[in-house]
Amino acid sequence: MLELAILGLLKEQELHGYELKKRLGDALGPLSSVSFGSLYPALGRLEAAGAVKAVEARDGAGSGVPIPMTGSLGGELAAFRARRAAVRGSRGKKVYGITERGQALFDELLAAESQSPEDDRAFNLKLAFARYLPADARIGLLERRRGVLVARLDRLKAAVRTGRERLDDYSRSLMEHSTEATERDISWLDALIKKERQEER
Amino acid sequence: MLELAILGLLKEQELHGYELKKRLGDALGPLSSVSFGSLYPALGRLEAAGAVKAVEARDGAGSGVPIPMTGSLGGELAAFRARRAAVRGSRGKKVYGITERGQALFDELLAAESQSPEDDRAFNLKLAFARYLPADARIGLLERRRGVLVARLDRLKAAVRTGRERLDDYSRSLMEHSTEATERDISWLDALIKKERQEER
DNA sequence: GTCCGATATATCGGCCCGATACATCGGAGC
DNA sequence: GCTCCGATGTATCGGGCCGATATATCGGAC
Repeated sequence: MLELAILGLLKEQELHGYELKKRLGDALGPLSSVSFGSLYPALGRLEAAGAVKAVEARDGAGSGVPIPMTGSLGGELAAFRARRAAVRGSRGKKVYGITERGQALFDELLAAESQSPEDDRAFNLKLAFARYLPADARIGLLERRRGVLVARLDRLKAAVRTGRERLDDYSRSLMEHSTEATERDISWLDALIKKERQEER
Repeated sequence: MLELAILGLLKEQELHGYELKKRLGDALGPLSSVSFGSLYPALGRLEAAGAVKAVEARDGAGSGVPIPMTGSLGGELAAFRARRAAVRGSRGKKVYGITERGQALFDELLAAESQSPEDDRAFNLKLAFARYLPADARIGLLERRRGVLVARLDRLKAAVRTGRERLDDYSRSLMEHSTEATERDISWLDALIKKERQEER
C-alpha cells in the first residue's frame, strides 16, 4: 500500500523521504499522512528490491560546495563526510528515483484486484493514480468499490432494523449517519462511473 | 483500542471469542470487523492482565452432558478432555467474563484523551460506549472530535485551493467529495452536541 | 454413513504506527 | 558575531492489527 504511494510519487519526480511524507499527506486523500516509522522501512524495502535507488543529490541550484568544512577536521571524519556527500545533499538528504523495476512494480500494485476489500485507504490511493490505468480497469476499480459500499450499506441497514429497540441512542445515531454517508459515497461513485462510460464511447 | 471494545461488550454479557467477533462487526460502527489475528492476542493480553477471565462454560440450556464419549477411549485422552471441558463448552468454547480490574480498565481506556487524534475508529468506538461517560466527558469527546474534523476540513480546502490547476481530475473529485462528507460529519456532531447540552440543563 | 459448511481457537509473518533519538541548517534576537 | 530554537532530515524500536493458515468439532444434507 505504502509502496504503491511512494512509487506513484517518485514516478513524477525524484524526492527524498521528508518531502515524500509531506506530499503523501495531502496528495493521498484527506486521510492518513504516513508516519516515518512506515515510510523509511518502506523505502528500504523498495531499495532492496531494486524498485528505487538513491540518486546523485543536488541541493537546489548550487550543485557545488560539496563539503562546507571549517578546515581543521581530521582526515577520517572528512573522508566519512565525503563518502556520504556523494549520494546525499549537504544536509544529509537522500534523494530517491524510480527504476524500471519500480515502474513495473507500480503497474502491478495498481492493477492488483483484491488487496483487502474493506481498505478505504487503498481505494483512495488507487483513485489518485487512476489516470495510469486503462479505461476498463478504471471502471473495474470503481465498480468493485461500489460493490463493497453496497454490501456495507446492506449490513448497516440490517443492523439498524434488527436492533431497533435494543440499540443505544449514540450507536443508532452513528449508524444512521453512516448509512447516509455511505449512500452519498455510492451516488458519487455512480457519477464517476457514468462519466467514465461516456468518455469511453 | 480493541481492548476497549472487548471490555465494553463483556460488560454487558459473557461471551466467547467467535461470538465476540460477530458483535464487534456490527455493534462497532460500520467499519472494522476485527480479525481473529487481533482478537485472540487481545483476549490473551486482557486475561494476562487479569481484566477478563474464562468462566465456567455452559452450553445453551443443557449444562449437563459434559463429555459425550463413545465409551471405549483410553483413560489419558478422556482425562485430557475432562480437564478441558471444565472451562470450555462441548465444542471447545472458552467463555470470558469481565473482572473488577477489567471494569476499571474500561473506564480508564474510555476516558483516555488523545489516543491518536486521527483515528476515526477510536472515536466511533468511544461513541458507542458514550452512555458510560459522565455528561461533561461526553461533550468533551464530541468537541475534540469536532476539532479534528475542522482541522481536516481546513487542510482539504487548502489543498483544493492550492492545487487548482495541477491536480488530477480524480484526485480533485475525491477531495471535493471528502470536503462535503467532512462538512456533513461536522454538522452531525453539532447536532449531537446541541442535544447533549439541552439535556444537561 | 459420509462429506461439507459453520463454529471455534490459535499462531505466524508482515505492515504500519507513535515515540524517540540524533544530527544539521537557517534565522531571530541580543 | 553568537547562541539558541525551530524546521528539516534520517533512522530505529516495540507493539498492535491484519490476512493467511492450521486444526478440530458439530449439525445437517444427501
